Amino acid sequence: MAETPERLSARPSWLLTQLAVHAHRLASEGFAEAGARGYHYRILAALGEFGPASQVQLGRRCTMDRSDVVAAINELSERGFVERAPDPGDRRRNIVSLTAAGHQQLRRLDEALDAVQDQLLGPLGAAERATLTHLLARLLEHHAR
Amino acid sequence: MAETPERLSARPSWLLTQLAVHAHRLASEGFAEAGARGYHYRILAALGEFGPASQVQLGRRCTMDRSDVVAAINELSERGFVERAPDPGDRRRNIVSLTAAGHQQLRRLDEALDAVQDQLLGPLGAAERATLTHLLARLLEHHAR
DNA sequence: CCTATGTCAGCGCCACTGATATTT
DNA sequence: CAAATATCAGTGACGCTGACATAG
Repeated sequence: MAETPERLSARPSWLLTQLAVHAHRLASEGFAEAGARGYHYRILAALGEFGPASQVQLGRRCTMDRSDVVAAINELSERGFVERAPDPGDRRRNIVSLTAAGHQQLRRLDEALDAVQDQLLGPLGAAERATLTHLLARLLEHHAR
Repeated sequence: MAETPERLSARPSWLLTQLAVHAHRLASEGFAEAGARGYHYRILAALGEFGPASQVQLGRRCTMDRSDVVAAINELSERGFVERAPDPGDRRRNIVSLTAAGHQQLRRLDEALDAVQDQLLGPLGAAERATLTHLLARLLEHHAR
């Protein structure tokens, strides 16, 4: 029935990527209702948590390439969720900040993600969820250097 | 330093997708040396494990869309790794099978993946790796219905 | 008639590269 | 001069949709 080759299904890397697909699909459904996608949420979350920032800073905080930050900011500012202002102290930089509508959008997307969490973790108990989260966090920290 | 917003970094879905990126990058490096990518490996692995199959079957086994199977098979057959023959019993179907070169390529990619495994699981001990794999497998099984 | 299979064209998202202009 | 920042154009991988012809 589930006839995935064992060469694949026994590998953590396979499990990881396949699960990431499900996670992405669940999140995308939530985001789509608000007309957003992952990149938008990352930017809004970083701005909401750390306040106004330059685009390079946002890229580092969101694990995004500079060029993708540009596009995401374009889209967010078109919809009035962020504002781009030149940095008077360093004219190479833009200072990106959340608008009121941006804060509201962030809250909406946060709720959408919360609603999805339970679906993603499905049958796992609280202790198992904590274990999984802890293991994943350790691995990610390791790979982020 | 690692200034990822907590809204993100505390979420299993974030950890999952970010780790999947690292897993994908590691695997891609291994595959690239053999001029292959993930889709090619999946097809070869399914053929190696279950023998010749139709393209729909391959799609189910590899979690791939039919149209993507078509493209992958095209590329694999151009390089002589698989052969496409009409099914005499059902002329809608093609029977796809591994060639000798295909078996060899599969072995190469398998070794590349094995070499990557340790890098991916990094600092985790054997017991932790087993726990992680088990939790991921349970989740994936749940989502695959 | 309806369904299954293979094929094709195209899209969206994410990650990345390379080049350029501007500023420091 | 070199380095950093923002921007733009383009590429590749993966997952998916819609349409079509052919065969069951």
